[in-house]
Amino acid sequence: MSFSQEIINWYHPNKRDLPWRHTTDPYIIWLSEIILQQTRVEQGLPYFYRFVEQYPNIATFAAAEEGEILRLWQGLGYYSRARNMHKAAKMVMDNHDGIFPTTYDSLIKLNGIGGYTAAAIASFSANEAKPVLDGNVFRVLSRYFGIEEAINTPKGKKLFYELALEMLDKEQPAIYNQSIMEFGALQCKPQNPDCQICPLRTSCYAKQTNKVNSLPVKIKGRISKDRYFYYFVIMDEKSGSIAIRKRGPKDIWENMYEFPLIEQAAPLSISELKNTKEFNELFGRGAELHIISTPKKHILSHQNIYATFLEVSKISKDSNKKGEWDYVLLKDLDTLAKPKLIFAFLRDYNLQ
DNA sequence: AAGGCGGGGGC
DNA sequence: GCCCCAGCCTT
Repeated sequence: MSFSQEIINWYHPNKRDLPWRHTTDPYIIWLSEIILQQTRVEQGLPYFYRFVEQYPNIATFAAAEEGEILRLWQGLGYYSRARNMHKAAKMVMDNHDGIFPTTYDSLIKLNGIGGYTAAAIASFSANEAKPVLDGNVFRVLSRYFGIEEAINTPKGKKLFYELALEMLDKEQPAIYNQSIMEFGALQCKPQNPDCQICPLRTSCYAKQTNKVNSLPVKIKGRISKDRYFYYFVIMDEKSGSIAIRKRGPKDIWENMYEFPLIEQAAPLSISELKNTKEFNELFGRGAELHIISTPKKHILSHQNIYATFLEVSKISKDSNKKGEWDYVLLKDLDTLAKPKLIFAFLRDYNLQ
């Protein structure tokens, strides 16, 4: 039996019952695919339900505010996905009369939809014969066929795409694409796959040559950078407000909310912090500082953030001349999209 | 071609 | 600590 037929035969009795597999609505499939980019099914599932509930169709999604979408995305990470979805939704309303496209060539023009997602939506919603190429497919193909070319180089991607296209079952692309991804997720797992029960074990190159643990080949990632964030919690007791700022572009957490901060490339003591030019410009010489929490390490895939939260009081009257922050009512804080580091702090210290 | 972008989970 | 996860965008 062919590789493709084996994969499909494995799928039917082993597949998970996932909600986006019960529809061919390209909008719903789009929601699920964007949510699942670089995200495990278990992590994305609750978000999928919330988004379908809140925005049952493309029109409601496009009509929402970006901040509201970001707030619903809060905690899921890679927030450019949420911002790009909003742009894509508006493009569907403006350029496609509100009808979500189902062809690969139309889909790939939308913000946040690349080669994988366009192939996924086109095949799942309209059975277009385009192969999906995600982490699962790279792994399955490299192991089964013994491809030692690195998967994260342009040369490797081209090679794997050609193989993926060759293996695609053109008569049933939707089922085949689902099958190979599910096979990668459940059977041909990254670590400790149970090859003893694999239906492809006798013809798998990696299994037969004992290379399961060395395939696929991937060029190593970069080292993480350390960043030191000193967050200032500034309460206005009279109004029940707290100081908040919105993060800008070209850095993490774009358009999300946090406290006013001073960032350093190396750790500082509290007295050193008070003597920085930045502190003086923000709050004036007379301001007082009290530590709320010792440095908390927040790990992202490419940087380590050491965040210290400090209470500031007795700030000078003419502080915030540059408009570094705004005051928001504590009761309204929940409606703003905040990174995990911030909303976890608010929760832990009962400020929300 | 390479770097940037979250957060969680497995080992 | 390192790797991976239904990747995409920018430079």
